[in-house]
Amino acid sequence: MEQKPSIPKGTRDFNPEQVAKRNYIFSTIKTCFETFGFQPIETPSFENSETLMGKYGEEGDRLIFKILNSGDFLSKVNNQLYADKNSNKITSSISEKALRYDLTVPFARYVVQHQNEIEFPFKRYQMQPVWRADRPQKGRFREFYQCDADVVGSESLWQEVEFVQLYDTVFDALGLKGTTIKINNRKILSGIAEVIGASDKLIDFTVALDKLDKIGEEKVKEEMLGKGIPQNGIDKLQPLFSLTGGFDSQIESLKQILSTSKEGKKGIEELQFINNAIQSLGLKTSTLQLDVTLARGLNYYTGAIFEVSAPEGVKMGSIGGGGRYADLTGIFGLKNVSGVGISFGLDRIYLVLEELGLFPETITKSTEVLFINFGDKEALFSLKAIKSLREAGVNSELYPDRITNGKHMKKQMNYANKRNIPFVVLVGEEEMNNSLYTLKDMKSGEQKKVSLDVLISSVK
RNA sequence: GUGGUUGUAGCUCAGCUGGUUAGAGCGUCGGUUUGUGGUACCGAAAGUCGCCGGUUCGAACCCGGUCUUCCACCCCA
Repeated sequence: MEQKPSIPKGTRDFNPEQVAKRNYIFSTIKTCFETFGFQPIETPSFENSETLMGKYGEEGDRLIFKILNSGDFLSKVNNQLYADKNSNKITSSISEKALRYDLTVPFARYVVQHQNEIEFPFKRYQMQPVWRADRPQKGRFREFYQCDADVVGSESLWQEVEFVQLYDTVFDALGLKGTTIKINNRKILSGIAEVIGASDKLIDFTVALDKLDKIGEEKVKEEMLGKGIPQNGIDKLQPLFSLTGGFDSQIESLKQILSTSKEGKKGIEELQFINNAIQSLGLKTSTLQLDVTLARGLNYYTGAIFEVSAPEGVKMGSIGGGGRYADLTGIFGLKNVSGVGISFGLDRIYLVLEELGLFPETITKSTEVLFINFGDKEALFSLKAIKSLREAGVNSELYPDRITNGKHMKKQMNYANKRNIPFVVLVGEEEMNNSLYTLKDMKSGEQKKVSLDVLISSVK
């Protein structure tokens, strides 16, 4: 029975051109990572569930792809749980593995597990797919690649400074100008929550604040009130809503708001340190912007928080994110190892580069010379020439099927044409007898009979 | 998880209020051109109308379900 093939929701096939373009992004990022001193590691596509569960908040747990146990998985399920039909509780007994949700948590696991082999501070990068059981939409897939660079084992703020530079370097190398690197600090958010008497509602508070540019001041206040944040606290936020201007003037306003919060003041100090360094070092094409409403990845970040948005005019969610996590390895039993890292969203960067027409033309080139196949004798003769061409570093191939009854020449020429192969070589009986090759330039249509040496030098 | 949206030939899409053999362009294949591609002309093949069920004398069209696409919310790369 024939059935129409399909792939799961939120996944994609990539054709040769798309793969070439993706590889271009991969290799650009990889080169930048390595110039900054990062080394690659890889981790499995799936982890033990307990490694991942509970690290990304309640929402995150829901979006983790769980892998069903093999064998008779129902036999282990507690009868009571089964009768209750409680999906959450049953999940842990029928699924012990899950697809990785990001690269940061598996990395933390890796660090703890290999702590004795690692030389700290450890700078690693990782470019692998991650999976989320999300509903697809623009720039959002269920399988996508992240490119992460992290440093663990150092509390130095110079790392944050370097990561800002790394973002700038990568986007510059990709020709993507005008990205905004937004920065905030978890300590500032905690400080504000403390000042307004909502320390226990930090997450509700930041989630609401994060929506400021989307739903506006009034709606944000409504949401905060609805979450049980006291009115007099919200009133204290007033200077926050009117926070405008450059980095320095925003810092001044924050100093006023956070004058009574020790943690908040620490956050301000850190931001200032990073900003001062960046101002002094300069950025190529990106802009560093303080955004107090930035509240992403709250689950394990403790210091700086980064998010990168595409150049103005491109409608796309963030194309990168990251931050400082003081104790991510602590949950796996290794205390006092601070980490900081950033991530690039490959698939979204692809969409942005495509939309702005920033992919270089040269990256899709494949075969340079195609030999027409006139028959077995000619093919063997051609393959000798092809061998020399390949040794000279020229991508060459022989058309596999031979011309029969003098037909199919057209088909072979057409093949070269469709694949944008710039040169075609014809070797028939006449050429073989004279050890010559008819070289045709597909662009100009011109052709000439040449020796092997001339052939190689003409196409090189 | 919530709300909306989409699905007809390989691709992009027509198909009027349900009514014979479901169309076009592009592409594919063949020919004009048995050692020459891109252009032109001629011709051909190709569709379980996403899937399952229902209403009807009759369904691509109406109804229900399901999968898929895209979008917004939630959240996030």
